[in-house]
Amino acid sequence: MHYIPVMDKAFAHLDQAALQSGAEWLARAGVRPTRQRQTLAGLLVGDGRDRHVTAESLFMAVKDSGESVSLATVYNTLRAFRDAGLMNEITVDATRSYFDTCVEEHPHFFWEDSQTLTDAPASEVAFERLPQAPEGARISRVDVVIRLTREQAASTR
Amino acid sequence: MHYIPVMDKAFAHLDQAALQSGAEWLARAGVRPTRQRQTLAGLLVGDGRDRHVTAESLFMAVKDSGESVSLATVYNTLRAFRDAGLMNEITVDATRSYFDTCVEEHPHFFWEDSQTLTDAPASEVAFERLPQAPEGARISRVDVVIRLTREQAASTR
DNA sequence: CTATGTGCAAATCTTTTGCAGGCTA
DNA sequence: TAGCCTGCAAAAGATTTGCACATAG
Repeated sequence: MHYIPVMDKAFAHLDQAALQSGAEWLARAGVRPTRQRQTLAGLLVGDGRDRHVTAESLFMAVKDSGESVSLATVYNTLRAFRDAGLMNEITVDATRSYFDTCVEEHPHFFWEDSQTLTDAPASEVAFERLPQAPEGARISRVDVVIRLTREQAASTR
Repeated sequence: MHYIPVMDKAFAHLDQAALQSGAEWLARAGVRPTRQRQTLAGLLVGDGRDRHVTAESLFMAVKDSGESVSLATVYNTLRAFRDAGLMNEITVDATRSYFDTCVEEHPHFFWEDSQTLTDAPASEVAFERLPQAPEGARISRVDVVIRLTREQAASTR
């Protein structure tokens, strides 16, 4: 069995305001605003907060909101948003990709017990030094994932 | 189509010496030395060098060496080695896990063009600061992946 | 009107698993 | 011998794709 993690429990309500800010988000990136994309955008940035989702978690949020977008479209759309620079893709687990609406380079906490991803305060991470990019290459990004284990599970296991 | 990356081109030759050092590697971790595990261990650490593999790349190396280990067993064995502390698992791409025979915490370069993973010099990475683990949690590991883009592809694309 | 986007179902790929038989300690 | 391993084939998941239809600009 495979547990689907709840990424960010409180998704934006899909009201007018949410759709509006979602639409602006799309417009800013020059992404064509279809009904599906506006729905997804509204859920993702409707309340101005950044959000971490997997295709599956976003798909479920769509259903909860009463809207309808196919799973394949959710996948395609997340890729489109990533390609448009609207989202970041983070991989922590070989079987799932996480997408973050915050596109600035910043570290993440990965909670091993719940398999969820949250932001780590960017200001708290600083490199004293980083290696030079090897000859002929250039650093495109530095991913930092801080894996967390819950202390003292104290339960049956 | 899906290109299978060649991880570390020169695998150890599976000679007596390689099998020997592989066997010691297993013994040190208290892992039962079956024929398959010795074959894999010999390929992984037979020449004393650390190595990055995916299940698929290691499976092919086994075939090249003339030995035979099933793919399912390669997967199981990599997990067993990881659980025994003999290897590290690194995930960079949502569709593949990389295993590293070097178990010390150290940064990696991920070459986006060839989808390969190499070590970054650990001495070249240092954190000036890291966030405190949130209340009730403890940092189990910090993964640093430095993504590299080849400069000036200057080719047909 | 035309290029893009969407939905569906099917295809791909990677990884895991159930089970019967094998092998180490 | 007993328990852990293996191989095989099949299952399980995640993601992508082909194609016919819909729709934004």
